[in-house]
Amino acid sequence: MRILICDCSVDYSGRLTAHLPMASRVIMAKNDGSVLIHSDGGSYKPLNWMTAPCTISEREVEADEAEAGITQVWTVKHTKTADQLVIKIATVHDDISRDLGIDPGLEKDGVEAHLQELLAAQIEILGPGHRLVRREYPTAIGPVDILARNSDGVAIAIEIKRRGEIDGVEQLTRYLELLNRDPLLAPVTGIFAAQEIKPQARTLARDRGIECLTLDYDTMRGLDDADSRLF
Amino acid sequence: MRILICDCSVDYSGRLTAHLPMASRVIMAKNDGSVLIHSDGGSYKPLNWMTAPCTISEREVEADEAEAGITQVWTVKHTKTADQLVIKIATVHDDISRDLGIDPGLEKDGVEAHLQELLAAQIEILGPGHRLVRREYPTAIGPVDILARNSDGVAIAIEIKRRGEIDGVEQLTRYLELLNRDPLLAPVTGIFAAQEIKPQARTLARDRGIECLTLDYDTMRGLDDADSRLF
DNA sequence: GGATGGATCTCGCTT
DNA sequence: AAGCGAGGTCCATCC
Repeated sequence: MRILICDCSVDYSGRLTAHLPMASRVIMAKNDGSVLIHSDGGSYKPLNWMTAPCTISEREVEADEAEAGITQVWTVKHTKTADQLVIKIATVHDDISRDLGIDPGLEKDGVEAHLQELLAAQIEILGPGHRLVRREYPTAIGPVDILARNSDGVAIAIEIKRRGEIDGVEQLTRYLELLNRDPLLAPVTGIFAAQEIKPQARTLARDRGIECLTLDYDTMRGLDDADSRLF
Repeated sequence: MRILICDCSVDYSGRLTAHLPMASRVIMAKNDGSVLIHSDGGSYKPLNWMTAPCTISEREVEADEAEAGITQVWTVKHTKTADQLVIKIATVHDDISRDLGIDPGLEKDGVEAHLQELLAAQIEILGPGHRLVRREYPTAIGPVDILARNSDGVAIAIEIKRRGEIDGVEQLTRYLELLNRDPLLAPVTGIFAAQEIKPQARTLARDRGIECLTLDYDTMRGLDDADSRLF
């Protein structure tokens, strides 16, 4: 890892072209070759960057560039595409290099995949007698998160989201349309399940006869732990 | 802007929970309060972060933490949500602060809008006798990218994407439904045009009687250049 | 390796 | 303020 705080201008060309005029910025060059250019605001997205694998080379400063105060010119080229970053550096305020080693990585908990696991394992949340047919039930336009049947044997397609918005209802509607063409399944009803369901999504779901279910992640995880403890 | 290179562990809780075990990392604290934690690999996305507006506070190091070598504990709290980041810092390798000022910003020049211009100019790509009615043809739910008529005078609504996915087909479907209510236009057929069309989107389009058209950006640009050169 | 859909998405525009 | 569309999206997962 090398970090430069410096005045620089940047030109990117590749999928689009973009230009950053000369200003004070942070250049972060990672061990894998990737380069990030950050300003003192904005979110985690850099102003400009190059993803690995790529190579950094330095070329001679031309006469007119030197006159403009430029002391270094870096060219960062992506190894596989034509993407390219040209960084022209004037004053360097700081320049530090340090080996950080390999990161042990991020441990996540509470994303959509986890909700799906939990609901599949606790399918009776939907009511007594419900049973799981399968997770990721395939259709021509992609898998439905969960297919289940209620105590009367009626098929239920469940779409799970962390945050339930209108797109999710549209998605479930498409699945239901397709699944209902299958005489072995029809009639299929739908359940839209999420930790939080936006009012618009709820309205659209109701309009289409789709039931909404709010999932309490902490409770579900608690039940799961309790189940585990029984064995 | 303050940059720390240090050994630290991080815990995020908010929309999900995530944990980073103790390791060497870069902590970037921006002027707007946002905090980024980077490792020496990966892409431009930090391992963990907090977006502005947020506040950073430091609390006392507890006895057991001190024993584990921790020298500072930062709590970064989002101002509007319950999102929170706890950073426990052990050894500090570098600690630099510098005011970068406000960035003049990025100047972009995209490819996406260009596709619409090119197709409008080369509408006969659709077949001989096709003519443009107009780009950005207005409807109650937003403008259709292109409205054209074929050699028989039949109206054609065209939705253009750089990458054609299922959402785009949905969008075009909504436009077609509305346009077909207009007796001066109906029947309106649809064309889904993109540089690349995903199989699922293609399937859904076919199912709805929408034609798919793959656009070759380089060829179209070449034709455009050739056209320009004629004048 | 390609395809697919989530994301603490971010970002910008429109209503 | 909220919704919608796009992104140099990135990214894991599944086939």
